[in-house]
Parts: sequence; structure tokens; C-alpha cells
Amino acid sequence: MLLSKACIYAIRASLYIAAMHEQQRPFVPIREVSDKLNLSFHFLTKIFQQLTSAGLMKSYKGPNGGIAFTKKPAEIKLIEIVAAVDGLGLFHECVLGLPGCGKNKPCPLHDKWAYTREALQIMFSSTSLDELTSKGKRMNLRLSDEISMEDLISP
Amino acid sequence: MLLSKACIYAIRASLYIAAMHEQQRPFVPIREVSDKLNLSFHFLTKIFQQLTSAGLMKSYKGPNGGIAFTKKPAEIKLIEIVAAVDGLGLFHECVLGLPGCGKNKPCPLHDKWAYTREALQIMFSSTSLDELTSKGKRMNLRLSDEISMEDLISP
DNA sequence: AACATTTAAGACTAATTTGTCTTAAATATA
DNA sequence: TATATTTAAGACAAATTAGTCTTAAATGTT
Repeated sequence: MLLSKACIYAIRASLYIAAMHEQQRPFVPIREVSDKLNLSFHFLTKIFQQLTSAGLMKSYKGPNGGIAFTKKPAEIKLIEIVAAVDGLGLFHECVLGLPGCGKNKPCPLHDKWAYTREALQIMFSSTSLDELTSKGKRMNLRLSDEISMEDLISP
Repeated sequence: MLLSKACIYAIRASLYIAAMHEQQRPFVPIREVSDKLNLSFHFLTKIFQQLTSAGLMKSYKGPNGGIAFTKKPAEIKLIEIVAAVDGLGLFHECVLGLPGCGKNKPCPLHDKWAYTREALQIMFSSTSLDELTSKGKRMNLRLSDEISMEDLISP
């Protein structure tokens, strides 16, 4: 699997929150996200804690509380979420798991992998949440097994 | 992590055996592979069992026994090993883990991911063991944390 | 036949990831 | 102040992956 489940959930949840952000709802309760996307509330809470401790999100307790991004969705790239949850190892480490693999002492696959993992990295670092949510709304794309972006329009 | 540890070990071990194959040593004892590559013998044994039950390798018990490929290393692509151990999910499944994601009901990342995962698939399906071992010998590339291809030349 | 070598198979343990549950702390509102 | 709402934190359990160990079966050698 390319990304851990925690990371996948983080991205899906971020897309949901980004969509809410565009509707002037800065703080979104975690419970709402977990309900809408059919994710475990407590598991998602821990994932959001990773995102907040990475500085990507902020939280607010109490009624009308929830979580929100610390910057606009247009400024948040997917790779920031991946980095916060799974780390950047995928984009830097040897595909055969050899420590210190690099230009100096490469493994036989190093060159090809270095090229492909850069394509991967570019995919995540060139894509913003904003880009995906507006595309998702335009084309009514899916955010979970059940719901699509248009289902989010009214609370 | 892109590939499971079992899959990484399978590829490293396959490269070792391919290198031995070129030295007219068809059946290589698993113990030798695990010693040389510093892998758990029993774990590696189970990995090879996956490769043999996938038809990629054959085994022979008793003295002078071991394991060998069922075809020439030039004809074995990395993706066959990946398929036998990790399956082909990586190259077919949604990066956000949504079931049934595809052209019909795509997730917001689908298009970009479809492109990138094809690059991944091409990397694994266009690379043969033979290609890597000859390149590895030519450039003395690494097969483990400790040893390089040239270390394999004499038993 | 007896013995040594080697893979096969499966039980078992350890580590990691995933998911659940409970309690505490912060905040808003009445 | 009392209460309801919400995140924080951490213990705990379940599932998956990784790794170990033992015994059985097959094969070659003496």
C-alpha cells in the first residue's frame, strides 16, 4: 500500500474540511467528519492530532468547536498531509529498503526508482486541497464509499 | 512503504539467485541466500514458497538442493515477484482506498494517480532480473547493507 | 539401511498498525 | 455555577505483518 490507512483518512478528511472551509465553516467538529466519511471518530481524532501538532491544523474545544486549517486550502499541498502522517520516507528511501542507498552506493534499482519516486513526489507536492475540492465539486467526485462532493453542500 | 518487507526481500533474494544462475548454479540453497543477504532463513523460506506456488520458482530437497527460477532471469520481470508477494493492488487500487474508484466513479485524485501508478507499473514490468544483475555486476551495486554484486563472484 | 542435507508446513511469538474506550480538560451557554 | 459540547490523552484490544522455532518429508551419500 502506498499510503497508510491513517494517511488516506487524513487526506479524505482534509478534503471534507476544505470543502466546508469554502462554505465559511472554519471549525468543523470531528464527529461530523467521521459521520460523513464513515470513519472511526476516535481514530480520526488521533489523526487530526498529528495534523495539528504538525502545525497544519488548529483545534478549538467546546460547543461550536472543531478543527480547521491554519492556512487556506489553496495553500495546502497533499504532501504536507502525507509528511505529517506517514513521513517523507516514501519519497527519499530505497525501494529495496537498503540504508544509505543513493548516488554514492546505489542498489540496482536506484536509478529507475529515483525517477519514479520523483513523479510520486511531484504528484503530492503539486496538488492542493483547493484544487481537488473545486474539481470534486465540479465533477461530483467521491469522498467516501458512500458520499460525493455534492452531498456536502447543505449540512 | 511502497513494498512489504517480504516483497523487498523477495526481490533482493531473486537478484542474488539470478546472479548465481548466470554462474551455472541453478539450485541455490535458501540458507546460502539468507546468510549472504543477512535475512532470516525461515522467513525467506516462506517467501520463496510464495514464489514457487506462484510458478516463478521450483525447489529441490536434499543435498545439492535449493531453489531456482523456472525460466531464465532475462525473462523474469520484477512485477512478477511483486505480484506473487504483495499482489497487484498497488497498480490497480485507488490511492485514497475507495472501493470501485475508476473512470466511472473517480475520487478527486484519480486522474493524477492513474497516471503515476502507471509509471510505477511500467518501472516494475519493464525491468528484468537479468537487466539488474548485469548492471549490478558492471557497476558493483549493492544487494544488502553489507555486500555488493562483486562479492558474489566466488562462492 | 542409516545418515546428513535440504525444503515444506505449521505453530508460535513479536512488532506494528489499526481501531475502541474511558477519562480529563477546555469552552460556550443557560 | 451547572451543564452540554467538544478536543486531548492515554490505556487497551484487534488485526496485520514480520519473524522464530519445531517437526515432517524428500533426497542424496555412504
